[in-house]
Amino acid sequence: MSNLKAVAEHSQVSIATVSRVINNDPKVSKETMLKVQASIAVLEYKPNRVAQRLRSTSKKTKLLGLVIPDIQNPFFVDVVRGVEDYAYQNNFAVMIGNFGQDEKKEKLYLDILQSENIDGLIVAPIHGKDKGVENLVKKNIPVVCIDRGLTDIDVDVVKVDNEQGAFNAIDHLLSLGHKRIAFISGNFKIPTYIERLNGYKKAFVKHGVPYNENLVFARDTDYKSGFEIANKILELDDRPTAIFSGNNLLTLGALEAIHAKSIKIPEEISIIGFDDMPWSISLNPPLSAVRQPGFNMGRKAAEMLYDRILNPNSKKEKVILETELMIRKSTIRIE
Amino acid sequence: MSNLKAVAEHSQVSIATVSRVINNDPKVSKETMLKVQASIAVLEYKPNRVAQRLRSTSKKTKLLGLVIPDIQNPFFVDVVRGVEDYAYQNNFAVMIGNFGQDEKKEKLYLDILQSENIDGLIVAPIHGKDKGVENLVKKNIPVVCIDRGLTDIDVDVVKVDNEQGAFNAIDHLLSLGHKRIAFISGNFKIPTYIERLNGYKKAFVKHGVPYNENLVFARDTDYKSGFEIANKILELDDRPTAIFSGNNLLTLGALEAIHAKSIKIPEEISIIGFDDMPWSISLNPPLSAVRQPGFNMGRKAAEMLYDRILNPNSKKEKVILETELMIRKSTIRIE
DNA sequence: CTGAAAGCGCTTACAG
DNA sequence: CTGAAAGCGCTTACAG
Repeated sequence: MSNLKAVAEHSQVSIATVSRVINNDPKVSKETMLKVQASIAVLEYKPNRVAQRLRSTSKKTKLLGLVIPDIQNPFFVDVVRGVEDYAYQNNFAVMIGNFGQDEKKEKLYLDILQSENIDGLIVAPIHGKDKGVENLVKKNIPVVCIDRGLTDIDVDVVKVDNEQGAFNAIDHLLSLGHKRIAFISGNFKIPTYIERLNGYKKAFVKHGVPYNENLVFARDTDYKSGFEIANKILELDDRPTAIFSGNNLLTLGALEAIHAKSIKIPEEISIIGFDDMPWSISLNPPLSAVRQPGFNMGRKAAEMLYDRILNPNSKKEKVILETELMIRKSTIRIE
Repeated sequence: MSNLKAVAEHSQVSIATVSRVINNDPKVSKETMLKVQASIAVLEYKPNRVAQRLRSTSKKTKLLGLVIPDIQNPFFVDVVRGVEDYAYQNNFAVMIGNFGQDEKKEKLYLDILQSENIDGLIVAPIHGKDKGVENLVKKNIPVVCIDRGLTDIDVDVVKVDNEQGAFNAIDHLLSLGHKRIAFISGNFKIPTYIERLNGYKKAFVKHGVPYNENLVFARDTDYKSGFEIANKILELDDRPTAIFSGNNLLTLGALEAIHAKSIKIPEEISIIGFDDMPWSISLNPPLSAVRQPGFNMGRKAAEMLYDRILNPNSKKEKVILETELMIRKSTIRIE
């Protein structure tokens, strides 16, 4: 790889001048600029981003960190795509860490990204009291949280109206006559699931149906958890007539459990999921779901991070996006 | 962030010594080492990876590039997880670029990653004659190709036996009595799809059924393409009795098209996909598919890349993994 | 076993 | 408008 020095020699100027050309310093004379640009083209020179990052104090924002809980979840894939879309348009690079619900792994990625001198971080904290993320915020590293915020500290966050989304789903089910509605939730340490639980409860209040906490099951947020909890639910003496599953993977796991027992959806049990998927229509049966705008969430987070980098001291922002209830064929009226 | 200098002052040694401690240089005396380690702990010192990368000549392999065609495809998500799994265990960071089938975007990511001084690259080239990737190989940057190789140049590659996988799928269909079997393929510039086409043809030869090239449709590798091609197929005068779809996303798109027309699978049309998905059993109906070991492919590629970094001149390796035919409910015998 | 010094490839005051 | 020089945070011969 050619470097500044090679370009400088080729165009007979100092490396300082070449650097200025690269950085579009208006003080460089037109003539010099053209000469240097020609050399850059000839030598196929590309600035070394590592050296730039090490040296630069001005926020040129060349590298973003993105830390997510589970890349197997299509929702987070959408978020990644949204972040990446913005990054691509603005010539950032993105370094991704997927911690798979593992707190130690999250910590490691947070450390690595700091050591990589990222200009800012987009993260879905493993839980509401995530010390690792808190520390970054305290160190004044630009951070935007997605999907969930931090409970003890003020931070930029972009998420969805989880309470309303869950409310809509349960309201739909209760309107259809369901009363025993199981909730397969993720861990309640994650604020998202607390909010979804609140929406769940609120719907029961609205319909005057007593809320039964024995029907709320919270564990991990993965496929396996959905499968196993659904199995437990299906074996309950007084089997619920409907299931509300807390995320994509839980839904898919629950579906597998239901199908494995040859229980008919929606005739024998209704199910509605939080998170829609592009292929929901091709599931058996087409799945009713609460859709979250994952791509937009990612894009918005990247924008906010950019603002935060530019204005480190402006007021923190909370952006709440809307969900949309997609009614398909997995829920049915009962008597 | 504290730096070498701070640690050196704190423990009353030179920065060279601190550096040696960090790098486990055996020449450092036990006593000094302990003293320095204590300071590192007190100051919570973490080496700056950017400076290390800029300076270091020895291959400490701290940063891998990973460039994939489509992160929406669950197969590539598995690959990412595999790579990441190995990277995590070995304390690498991974910088991911998702080029979404866009050649310009792929080029940009390749440039960025080079500018980031990656120690090596794992990539699924956009097509067999990918000049960008070829250039990296020629520059002697360690590269491992996944899913598909390069046609004009010798390079490490780990992929699946595509021909055999496709053969197995079509052989299954032909054995079931199907003769008109449409193939929804990705672009034939991608070697993978050429190989799958070969397997497709071979099965016809084995069964003595004439191969009909009008039933082979190749375009993009995304959901939309699968949807649109399937629509075209379903409107054919002499409609095929079976569809073989070339990847996950094409399958999902085709399923949506079939369901939108309320055509019954498998009674009215059979379908089998290349690539399995964790939730295949929950599709309508449970999908028959050719399973590829995406996670293992990613892990193996990371391992091979590591070897390549250590031994830049050893012989290039081709690793061919096996596929597995998963027969579920989307294919049926016909007469 | 340890330190002083050079240097990786840049950027940026400072001087002219 | 341009150049010489310092320095970002490290590593690594070289010398002792």
